[in-house]
Amino acid sequence: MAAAKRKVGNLLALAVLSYLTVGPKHPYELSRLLREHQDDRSFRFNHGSLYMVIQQLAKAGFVAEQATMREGQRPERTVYAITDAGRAELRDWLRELVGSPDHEYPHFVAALSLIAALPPDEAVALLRQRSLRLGEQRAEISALVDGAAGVHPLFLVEEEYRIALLDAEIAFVARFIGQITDPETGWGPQWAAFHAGSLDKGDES
Amino acid sequence: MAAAKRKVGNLLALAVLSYLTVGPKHPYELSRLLREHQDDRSFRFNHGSLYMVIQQLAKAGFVAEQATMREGQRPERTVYAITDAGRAELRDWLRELVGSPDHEYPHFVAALSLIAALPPDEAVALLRQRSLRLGEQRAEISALVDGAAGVHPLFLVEEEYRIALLDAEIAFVARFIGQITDPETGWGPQWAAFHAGSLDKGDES
DNA sequence: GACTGAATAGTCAGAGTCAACTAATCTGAG
DNA sequence: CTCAGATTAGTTGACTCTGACTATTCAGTC
Repeated sequence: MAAAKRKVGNLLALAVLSYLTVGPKHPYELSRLLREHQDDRSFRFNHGSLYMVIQQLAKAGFVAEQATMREGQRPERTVYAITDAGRAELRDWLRELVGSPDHEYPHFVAALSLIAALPPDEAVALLRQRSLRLGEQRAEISALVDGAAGVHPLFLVEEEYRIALLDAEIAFVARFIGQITDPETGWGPQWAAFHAGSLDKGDES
Repeated sequence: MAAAKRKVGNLLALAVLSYLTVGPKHPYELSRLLREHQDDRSFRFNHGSLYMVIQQLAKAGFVAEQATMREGQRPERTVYAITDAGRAELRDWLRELVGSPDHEYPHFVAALSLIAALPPDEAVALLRQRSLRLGEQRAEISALVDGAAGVHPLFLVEEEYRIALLDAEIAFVARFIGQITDPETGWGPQWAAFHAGSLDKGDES
């Protein structure tokens, strides 16, 4: 529907286009910038795919090879500049990403959909462990945000978002543990029954 | 660290193993079950990769070819059964997924990290649009959950989780819009300035 | 002035993913 | 009876991704 397929699908390409709006760069410089600004927290980044993505962008006409210079006896450094089509793609893509949430597949959703395959007491133990880890992640991000005094909060908004999601997940996990263990309305016994019997989702009696 | 690399990485394999604990099945039956139970909401599923994943599982020794039968003149249907190694893998993988959250890359995180590249008023318009869409998604899931009366809530827990995340995101977006537009502490003007000037993340004065 | 480790710069094979295609069989309308 | 369309069942090929590998240069140090 809304999401026409992009010529270059990898989100890393979006980051590349964004850095190139500032000025032409060669691949390694992009790599360094991405690492320095810790964009690897937001974009799936590995050195290899960067070159791939730049090639794809070039083929699609979103960036253009500007010059091939050689400094000392180092390998050639090809400098790329963003094109008008590239600027258009950047804006359009960003608009789509911000304006239209799309269905994603977090690992925990998959895990939850099959969690009945574990015995209930083990599930509870693991959920408690998850909760601790989530708390640690939250603390790490907080530290990171606090450590970046002087940076305008606009440039940390993605970390605030992560924190919001983490808080929601922590709360959810706590509620879920409650539902399993609460002796009043507890699911524990029924769960154990499911577990002993068939693992079918019970759409027939 | 904790996450030793799985022989079969695709989460679809986890769903397959789970269905095979109930009994041996042939690929197409798995495909039908996955669709019927709407597991395509939790697992990235397309017909083609299913056959791939089953081959990988067979190579890794997690499932074994049980029989190759032929009914009428239809193509062969190879029936697969889970092995002991497969059952172990299923439990171990599930434990890891539940107990250890891992760093993921939601599209919106990427979008937020670059959102300063849009003019602030456009960003606000898009965020409002997102908020509406998120509300629609939430309503859809609610309807789906309500429509599934009779199914034990344990089997809908992944949808409850989605709702929790959606609510958190809706709240976050509202706060963010507030920060941009609030004339008291509003970021709007500064944003516009950033936008006019360099798009550098401002790590130096 | 030669050695070591880190940084620079890029390539590549293997594995994985996805959409499109083939091809048979079943179902029901006319 | 026969034809269209849905369903069943699986294959293929183009594209993408990732981790590992190569090779040069620079900074420090003994």
